[in-house]
Amino acid sequence: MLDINLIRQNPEKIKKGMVAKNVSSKLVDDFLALDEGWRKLTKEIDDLRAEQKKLSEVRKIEEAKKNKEKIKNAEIELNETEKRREEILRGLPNLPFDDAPVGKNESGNVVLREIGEKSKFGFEPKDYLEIVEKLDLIDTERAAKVSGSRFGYIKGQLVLLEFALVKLALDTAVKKGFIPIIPPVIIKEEMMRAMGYIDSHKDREETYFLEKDNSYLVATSEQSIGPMHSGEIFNENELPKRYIGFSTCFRREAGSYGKDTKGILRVHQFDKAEMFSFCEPEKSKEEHELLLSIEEDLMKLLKIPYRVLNICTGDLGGPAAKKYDIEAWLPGQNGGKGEYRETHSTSNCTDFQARRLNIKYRSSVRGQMSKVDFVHTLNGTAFAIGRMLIAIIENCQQKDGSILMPEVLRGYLGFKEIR
RNA sequence: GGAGGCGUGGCUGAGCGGUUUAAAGCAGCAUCCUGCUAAGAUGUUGAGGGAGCAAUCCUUCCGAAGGUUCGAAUCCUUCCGCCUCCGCCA
Repeated sequence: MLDINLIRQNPEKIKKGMVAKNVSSKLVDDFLALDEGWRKLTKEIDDLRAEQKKLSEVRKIEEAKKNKEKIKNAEIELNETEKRREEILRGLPNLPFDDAPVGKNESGNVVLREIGEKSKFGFEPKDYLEIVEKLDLIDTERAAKVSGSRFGYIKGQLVLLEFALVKLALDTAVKKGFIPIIPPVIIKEEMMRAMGYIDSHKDREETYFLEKDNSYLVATSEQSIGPMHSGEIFNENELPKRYIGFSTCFRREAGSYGKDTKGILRVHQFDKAEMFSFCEPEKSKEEHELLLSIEEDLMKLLKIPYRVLNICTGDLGGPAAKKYDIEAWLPGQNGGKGEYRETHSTSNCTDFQARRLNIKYRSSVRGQMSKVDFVHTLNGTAFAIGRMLIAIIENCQQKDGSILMPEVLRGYLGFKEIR
């Protein structure tokens, strides 16, 4: 949710941001008109209520009865206005930062750097699907029989690889002060809404909804970790509050028919280690860079080539002011020519989520009044397991069809190759 | 799933239809006192919205949303959360 005062004070700036995010600037005008009406009505009702109190104190019951009717009518009008005002406000996405490149869609994303040397295989690298089939590591056929398309059984040593990756992510983040956490994967509608993920019907179709419980399955643990501290006020010295969560993620992938239909690149269910930070507003840019640097460190530890993208305004999504994606190099894709595919993403959501979740912090400057303000929230992938498995399989494949495990994982694994 | 109980400020806790603009205590902060510390004294300490150049004023908030009433923390309805006992269960 955007800051109402900011919209009032600087509508042109907001409009510019909305347009960059592919949202009509007319909504801002609509909001301002409704807001003005709302303020008028609020004043009216405040005065009527003050009157009502006075009448009530001196037991002027008849007059109070009449006054009560006036209040009721005004309240009906206020509620109407408030509802429409809220609706528009909730629909407005977060403002992008100035250093998010302006662009309509993913073609506007900017490559910041490419890191790591793409392996020279000395043979034509295979698609991971071909490799896992020979080694019997993933079974999507039986998963389709049991669960439908876009599911998979992960088997054998690949399972151990998953847990090794999780352990590496946890250890790395814990060293930086992140608190490990396993969050609930079912969350209430209001929390999903507050995180900025179900504003439109389209969004709702992307998520699994449990009708009986009026709850959602999380698409990322961010949705469950963010609301943890809703309604709370942090002390300054508790920030930054950093979590590294591990959970299964559920996505309906309703809008991606026909895309990546084979294998486990795009599935309804996968596990993910996810970082989440609550921090002071002035420090969120720095925090964002920290999250990105941890993501990059993890990729470097595994020695997987990747590139970093600065996501453009049109591709940011609602809550983010700025977003970096990491795309891992997958040498077996594209018929052995290789391609980059997204494995990580980190967003600075500034106070957009905190505002709806009502998460604040108190800074106590000595001798001065303590200030209470919204925190900033950020999230970043540590490892999205399915896609990391793919990245490791394709980058570490050997001529004989075996997979040589990254050195950093061998201590966790107890073996050095899958064959 | 069955039965009962409970949600009040940073915390503890009174209030259960009208001086509650929420008592009291604790903790916090500021100042004073003191050689230092402790103790003590005094004052102060929430959030949202609106009006005003401002001092300030009005209003909302006692788990949430509705309702009853001239008047609700207090009564009613629904929901959410927590606790106790029973049942079931990894």
